Amino acid sequence: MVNAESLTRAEALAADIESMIHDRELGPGDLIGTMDEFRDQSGYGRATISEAARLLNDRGTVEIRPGRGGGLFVARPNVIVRLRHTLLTVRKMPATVADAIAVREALEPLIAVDAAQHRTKQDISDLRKLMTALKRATTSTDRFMRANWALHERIAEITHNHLAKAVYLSMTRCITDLSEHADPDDDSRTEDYLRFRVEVHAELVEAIIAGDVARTAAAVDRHHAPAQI
Amino acid sequence: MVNAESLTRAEALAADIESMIHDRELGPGDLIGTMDEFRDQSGYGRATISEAARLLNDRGTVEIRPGRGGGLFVARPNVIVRLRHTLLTVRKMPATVADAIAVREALEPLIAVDAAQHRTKQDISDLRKLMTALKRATTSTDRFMRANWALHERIAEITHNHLAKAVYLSMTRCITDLSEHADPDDDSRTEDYLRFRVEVHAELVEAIIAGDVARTAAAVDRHHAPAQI
DNA sequence: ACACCCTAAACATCCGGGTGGTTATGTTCA
DNA sequence: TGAACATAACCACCCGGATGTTTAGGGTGT
Repeated sequence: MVNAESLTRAEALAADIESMIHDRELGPGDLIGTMDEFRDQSGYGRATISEAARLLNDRGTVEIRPGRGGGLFVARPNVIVRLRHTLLTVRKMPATVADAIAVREALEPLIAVDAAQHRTKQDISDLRKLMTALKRATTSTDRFMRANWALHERIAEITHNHLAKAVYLSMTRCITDLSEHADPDDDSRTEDYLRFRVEVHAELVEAIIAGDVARTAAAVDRHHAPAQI
Repeated sequence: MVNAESLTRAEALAADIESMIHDRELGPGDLIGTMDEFRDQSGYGRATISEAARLLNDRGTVEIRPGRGGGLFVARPNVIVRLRHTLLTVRKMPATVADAIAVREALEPLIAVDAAQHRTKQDISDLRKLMTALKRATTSTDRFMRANWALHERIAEITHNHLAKAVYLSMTRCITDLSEHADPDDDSRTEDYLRFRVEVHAELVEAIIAGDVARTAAAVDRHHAPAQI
């Protein structure tokens, strides 16, 4: 029982349970014990045991099953839960919008190519609608931006890579949320420029609809070359 | 007070507090109220209020400050916390290791190019050491893999994009954790193949050390072309 | 003025006692 | 036999009280 100082009882108990899993060489799906058992063994209160269980559940190491024969079981590993836990250790870092934009752009080819491979009839129909909306939105930078985000989000919805989708959508949400504050109408985006952006997106959407992977990749390249978004 | 059915009191209270923030048009850093105030207003117990506060804190919408003059404050948006929350909504999805590998590869160019731009003397020294270790590790697939992961993690340590680093490192951790189970010694990787991989990595590391962005990007391309890792 | 201590306000953690819901295992009756 | 019902073993959620810890602000002495 490791139990260092400056750890809450729940955290200590969680650590103990984790080492128990290791010591007893338990695999996914195996029963570790019931909460009442841990309560008797540790002498802690109900809430403390419950907190430890919650911690381990959040970490993705344990699965809690109610009902008779229930209890704490070793969870089968889940990539997303692990990612959540890992991000917890870096949440204090000062991430900027620029960082988010960089990550988003890095994921763009993956998202677009996946979309070209998996698009359904419904996807195609939706993309056409969003594309015509984008064409009509060249009157104002603000409208154009919103239509643009909507299009990109819809493209991201297509992919079967749920992990990539989650990260990508998080990035776009962050960027929109954080940049709507500082927006002193950058008038360098003329109507001509917006029309050019529309063409770039039109080609991207057509490539996705055609299901042409190489063409989609090329369109993404063109999409990124001149400016952001 | 929205308070739909099938919501716990803590969740309902959290929703109420969120709409309070919106209604009162509070900005980051503004005080929402103290837990005791919410306790008096809602009539709920301490644990319930505390749970609601924990929920909002996890979501990144609220910051909890102890001490006199403390209480619940509107948090300043943090990209990583948002990402955590978004991932919560997708945690049930059957994400696979393949998804994680795809995301990792998509981020690879960003990470490598950033490394080429920001590497310090210490970074260069470490990379050289890890590279010689990798050259010596061609005797066994297992040793090679570990040396390879160590090298890639060290490269990722260089970047100033904390967000990209966090996601990238999460991916590699997930991949290593999940693939160590199923590892029936793929002997298709001959020593010759490993030596080829070493060359690819050597070029990548040299490009980063040289600080040559174009060369680094090209090396990453070569790195991805033949197989994973 | 300035440094020091003291105190009140607020959260953090914990406890044990409830109530209710969920699930598997009987158990009974047609 | 088999389907409906009862029960026991679980967890989920809630409460209010108790005891720390942390923080800001005020007071006090040189």
